[in-house]
Amino acid sequence: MSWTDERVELLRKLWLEGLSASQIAAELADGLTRNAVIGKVHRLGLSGRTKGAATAEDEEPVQEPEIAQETQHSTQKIEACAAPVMPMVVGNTVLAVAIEDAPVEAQAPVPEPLPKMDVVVPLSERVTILELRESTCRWPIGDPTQPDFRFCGAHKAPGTGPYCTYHSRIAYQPQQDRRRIAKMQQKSA
DNA sequence: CCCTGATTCGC
DNA sequence: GCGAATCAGG
Repeated sequence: MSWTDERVELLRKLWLEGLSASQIAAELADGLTRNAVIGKVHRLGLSGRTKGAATAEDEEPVQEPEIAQETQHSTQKIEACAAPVMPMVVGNTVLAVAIEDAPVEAQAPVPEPLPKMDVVVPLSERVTILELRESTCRWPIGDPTQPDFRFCGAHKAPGTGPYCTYHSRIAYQPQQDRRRIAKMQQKSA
């Protein structure tokens, strides 16, 4: 795809909002890289982005109160979690299956040493969509419409696509693994 | 090592 | 015009 007016407009907006090039690249999707974004930003003459640079002389010495900043953050996170999640579900059969499974896996409160087979990702290790990195597992955990929706977040192993070793294994053998998980749950129940 | 934007240059 | 590769830096 190329730089349509729409995409350029979105790029301009997000850039001026202060999103990083890689964040914008992810937002525009389509395999766009941050390099592409940065290149475009330069060609558009948008580089050198600074807060209120236009009226640079009288800078804003007053910092936003911390509380206000936190509120802002929360709002951003909620929006970010709600919106971009759906395409992942629609565009990928594996993900759709995963989301069906995720709530079941997530509710298993396994406190003891996990068998490697278990798909329980500790709450503290899970990440929001904003915390996803190129190198982290994108396996969804929970209900995408809920605020506590998270991704696995584990470090990706080489050759596992968007997922970590364990999740990619399941992703590539969904039928087999779902049966196996069902058995394990029967046993433990 | 993670990340950031800036720059170059072949396409 | 585009963006991968590279650079310089936090």
